[in-house]
Amino acid sequence: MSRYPFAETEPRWQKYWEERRTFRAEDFSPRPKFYCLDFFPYPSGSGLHVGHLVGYIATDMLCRYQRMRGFNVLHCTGWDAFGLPAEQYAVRTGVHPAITTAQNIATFRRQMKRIGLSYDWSREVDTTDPDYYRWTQWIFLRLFERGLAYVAEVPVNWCPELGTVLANEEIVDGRSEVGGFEVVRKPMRQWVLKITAYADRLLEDLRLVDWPHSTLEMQKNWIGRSVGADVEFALDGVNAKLRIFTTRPDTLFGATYMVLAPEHPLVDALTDPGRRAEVGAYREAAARKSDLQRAELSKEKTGVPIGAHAINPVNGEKLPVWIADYVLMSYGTGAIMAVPGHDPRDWEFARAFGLPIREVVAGGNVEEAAFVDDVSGTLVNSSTPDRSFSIDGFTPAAAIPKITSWLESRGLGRRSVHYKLRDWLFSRQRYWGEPFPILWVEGEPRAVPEQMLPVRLPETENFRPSGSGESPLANIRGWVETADPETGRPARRETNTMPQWAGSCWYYLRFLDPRNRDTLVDAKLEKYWMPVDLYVGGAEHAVLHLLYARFWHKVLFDIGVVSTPEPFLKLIHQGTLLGEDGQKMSKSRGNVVSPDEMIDAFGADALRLYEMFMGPLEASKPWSAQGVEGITRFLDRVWRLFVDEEGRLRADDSTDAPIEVRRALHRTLRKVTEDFEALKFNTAIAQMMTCVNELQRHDVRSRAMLEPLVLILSPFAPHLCEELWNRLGHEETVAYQPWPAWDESLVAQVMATVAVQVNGKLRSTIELPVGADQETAEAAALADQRVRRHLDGAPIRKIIYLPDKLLNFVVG
RNA sequence: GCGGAAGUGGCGGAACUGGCAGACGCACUAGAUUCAGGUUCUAGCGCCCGAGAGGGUGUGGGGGUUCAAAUCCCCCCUUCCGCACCA
Repeated sequence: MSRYPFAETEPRWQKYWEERRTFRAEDFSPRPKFYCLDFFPYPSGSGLHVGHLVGYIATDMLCRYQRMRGFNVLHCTGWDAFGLPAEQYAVRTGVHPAITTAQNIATFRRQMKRIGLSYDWSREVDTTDPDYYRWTQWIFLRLFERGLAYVAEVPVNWCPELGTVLANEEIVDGRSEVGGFEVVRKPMRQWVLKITAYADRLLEDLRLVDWPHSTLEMQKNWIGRSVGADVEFALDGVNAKLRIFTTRPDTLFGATYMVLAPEHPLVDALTDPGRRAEVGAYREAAARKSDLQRAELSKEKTGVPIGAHAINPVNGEKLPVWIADYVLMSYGTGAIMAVPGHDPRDWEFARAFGLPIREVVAGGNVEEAAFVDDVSGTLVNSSTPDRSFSIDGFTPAAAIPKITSWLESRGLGRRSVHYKLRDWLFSRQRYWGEPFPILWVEGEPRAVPEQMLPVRLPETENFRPSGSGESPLANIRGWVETADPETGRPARRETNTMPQWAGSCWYYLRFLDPRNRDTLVDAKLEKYWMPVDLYVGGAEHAVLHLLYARFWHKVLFDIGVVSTPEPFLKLIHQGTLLGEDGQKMSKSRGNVVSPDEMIDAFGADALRLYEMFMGPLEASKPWSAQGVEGITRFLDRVWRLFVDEEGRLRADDSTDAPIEVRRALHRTLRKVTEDFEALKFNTAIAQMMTCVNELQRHDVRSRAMLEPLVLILSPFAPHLCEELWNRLGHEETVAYQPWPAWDESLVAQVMATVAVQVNGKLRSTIELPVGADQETAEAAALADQRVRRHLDGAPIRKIIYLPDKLLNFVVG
């Protein structure tokens, strides 16, 4: 039996596409544009595994389909190539990260070409290329100019033993992954980007995008906007005010104590001398705990009173002030009023330390649990002592604006909005990243003039940490020490580098105009191609990459570089591929499947088809080597429809075929088209299998039947279909052939199978002409022995008839 | 704990807007082809009873709505992902 000779055909067609530049995107084509983007690949040392390919194959199929539908498709890729692994490798082996990176990129590119991805390779970009990072630096300068990049002392993970700062992922159980040394929090001078200035817009504009529900929710939670009130509490005997944030100002009358974060700046001034030792010990213990430990130990509330008292502005009550690590310095104002009756955390704390619990919202039982329902409750015990103000009787929802404006009118507080989102720590103490275009002159940061960009990463042999916590760049004195180009005064270069997120924040723009030396992207090209119509990648980047990229995009929008408020219109996350054992693919489990071994054994088309046939794109699903074999059987069957045992073309020029076959083909044309629009590749493939089975059963050789099949299969199995298309006598690539239309009259059913039920149970099916009326259907059904037996002479109470679908007798 | 997604044969999965559950494929069984293995072709394949015809039962569990529920509603269980006391 002849089989599809993939080992010979596939490289041949790949070469053809490369030589003819088949997949070049055409700038300013009058055809409608379609910009389809994959998440930016990080070229790791281990190469691609089959799981990485799911998204790439899906977008490739869609792009091939769109080209046939007449779209001008932009589909390209590049390399997010800065990052830690190459640097760690350099430290171990002395091999320059640029060399490792170039090798990894070569592997990735080769593997991608081997599966027949239809990228426009002329647009390939690499974040480590100075011609690329020059524009990353350029964007940073725009942020710097606008006050969106600033310097702050931020604690980092400092490992004294290794003499370096560690990323979170380099720390295991509070110790360095390498060597297992102690890691401590140490404040260092860092660049921070003011993403919080865009919090509202990042939240609001989520309305403009078509993204998975879960991702939208994650972004909303990450931004974490909450509305409430800032309230000022006077302090007993101290000339200072304590500002707290609450989302429930309606419960102000229920406050029974106050809590500050242990790091709160007022703690020192407020602590009673007699309590100093205890307070100091608690603060020190809290400082020693990492964020993680603080969260883990959260089961049991801890805290100490500091001996000070605050005055409740609504009733003049004196409330004891505590410090406790369940209050975070980084959120709100770092201080709260505790209302144990109506907040579960305060309730637990009050119970643990015997503090009073007061009910101010009736409707629950505050002795048993905090009552938090802000819809059904009614305010009680909430009047000022002089009765001049009261919110008693209101629901919390109604009381909140009332008390907030009362506080505002008396200068005691005001409506306020706080976010969980924090500013973005943007510097790394590493070599293999973009240098900051910043000079330090007399202690002040100054922008490197634009015409001096890029600030190149200097050559070095020594990638070891400087030992001071600064990046290895600090060791390169000839680079660090320079002069201010404006004044000639001595200057020191910034030695931090940018994080890996930087280059991936804007790569989708560079693809539009990758070789432009004058600007990041030509405005006309940007207007033509943007926004990205479909963005596909893993859910692991649902928050950070997508939020950071949106932030940069909005800044670029504000300065007129881009014309759309959002970069990515539609987003899809492909599911993860698990190993054959159902576990996540990983080297250590030894269940990683490499595309190279699959292509060697089954061919690229089989791999592509199988990855899409496994199940819905978004679902995670386990790999099956036997499944790939099943797909090769299908491709071989297709091959044999066209080519006989001797390798000769079987197809003839006849146009007729049995009506069942014509129907099957046209139903398939419709189904595959519809499934493409919905990105349901698995069911599209199933339908093509059904169609091929039908063609084979009738031994169809008609060109009129076979050619449309080649066309619709070509996005899935492009090598096989190019080969068949060519053998059918066509000179040109199949890639731009018009997508075949289906004939509506052949898709329409003539006869319908109607299910006949008695009391909702299926008893028989009858074949009726489409649109048969109820009388006809009943007569046919009643003529059926199997139906009659179940009716058994019982009175028919009701008959439900759905034409062409179902007839249900309700009896008894 | 909160937020999200999901639970269908031995396995991956299919099922429009509530209307024949299990398309398509894998695995398996039987038969044909082949010297044989592989390939290919034909048929069968949820579970239970039955020689068969046929009957019963069945979409994580329990209730409900309906002529009719994988699909809608309520309660519960499990798995995966994200977040981690956000006042």
